[in-house]
Amino acid sequence: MEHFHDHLLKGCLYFTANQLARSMTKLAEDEFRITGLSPTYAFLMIAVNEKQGISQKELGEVLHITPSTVTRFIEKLQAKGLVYAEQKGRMSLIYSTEKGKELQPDIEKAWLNLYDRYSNIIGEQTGIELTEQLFQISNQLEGKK
Amino acid sequence: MEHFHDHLLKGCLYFTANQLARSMTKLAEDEFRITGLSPTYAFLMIAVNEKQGISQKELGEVLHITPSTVTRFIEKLQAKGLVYAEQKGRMSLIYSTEKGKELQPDIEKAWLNLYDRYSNIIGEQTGIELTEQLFQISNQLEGKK
DNA sequence: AATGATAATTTGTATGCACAACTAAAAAGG
DNA sequence: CCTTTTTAGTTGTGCATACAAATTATCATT
Repeated sequence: MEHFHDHLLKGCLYFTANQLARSMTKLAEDEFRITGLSPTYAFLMIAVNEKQGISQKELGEVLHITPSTVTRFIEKLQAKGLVYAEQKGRMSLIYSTEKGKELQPDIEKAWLNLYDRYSNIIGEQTGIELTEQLFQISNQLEGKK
Repeated sequence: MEHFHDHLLKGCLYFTANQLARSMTKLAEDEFRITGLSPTYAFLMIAVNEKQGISQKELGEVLHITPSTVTRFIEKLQAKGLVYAEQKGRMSLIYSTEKGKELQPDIEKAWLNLYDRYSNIIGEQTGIELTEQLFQISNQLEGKK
């Protein structure tokens, strides 16, 4: 027998979106463990490794996190000796250290492992399409085009 | 020009799933504000209102949150006078108070408003299908079925 | 009944974010 | 140039959640 709350939950995009995010986060944390970083930090490293001197604002835009979160993340990565900042006027430009650069292959490896892992479960094509769709939909929800 | 990190992010289900969850959470928090609760608490109330004396374990299963989180949520709802617990052996059975029951219509209203809001943006049919798909996929990812 | 295993909950602690208020720097307008 | 506005970043704080370890209660076996 199915209850009201089952309908309500299964039928609620807020709920299912969060559920998916939590399962994916678990997988991702698991795979990124080899890098010593949690996934979002790893993505941040990728962005910095690719664009030395990237501003925090840009980082926030790329990763879709708020400025304050960027500040906090950079602090931690700095403490781990993976990045450093150079003040340029009111901007803070972020560069990766040697140690940070050396991490890149591991990060890419972890990313691939994660990709394979969920692709194996849900099917690669499904994964690709879903990813694309979620990207678009969350942009729509945020009023971007 | 598109960078490596753009590909990587747009092409990563971990990333897009979290992004979607964050946008949806923002909408949901906004709509559920009228209830004085944040969305997950509101869902918890729904579950308790429907099944008086539900166990915490069951609540966790329904809402897909861990036991410790259930404990914490119940504490807060208790502090607000919306639920109370009765110890039955090693279980803690949860009931809603009068005040908790009175909240139900507001919660349902909020839920409907949320539904309408995202349906308007992404299309009702899209929303329904996506919700269903996310539900299935996160279950797959968690190895259920 | 005593003993060990299992199950439900709690507690301590930590993490990933967000928002609001603040500071400092730069740009714009007179 | 000086004042106002805008922009980039920081800080304080708070919330939703998780995990691991501890607790308590039941169950199963001897």
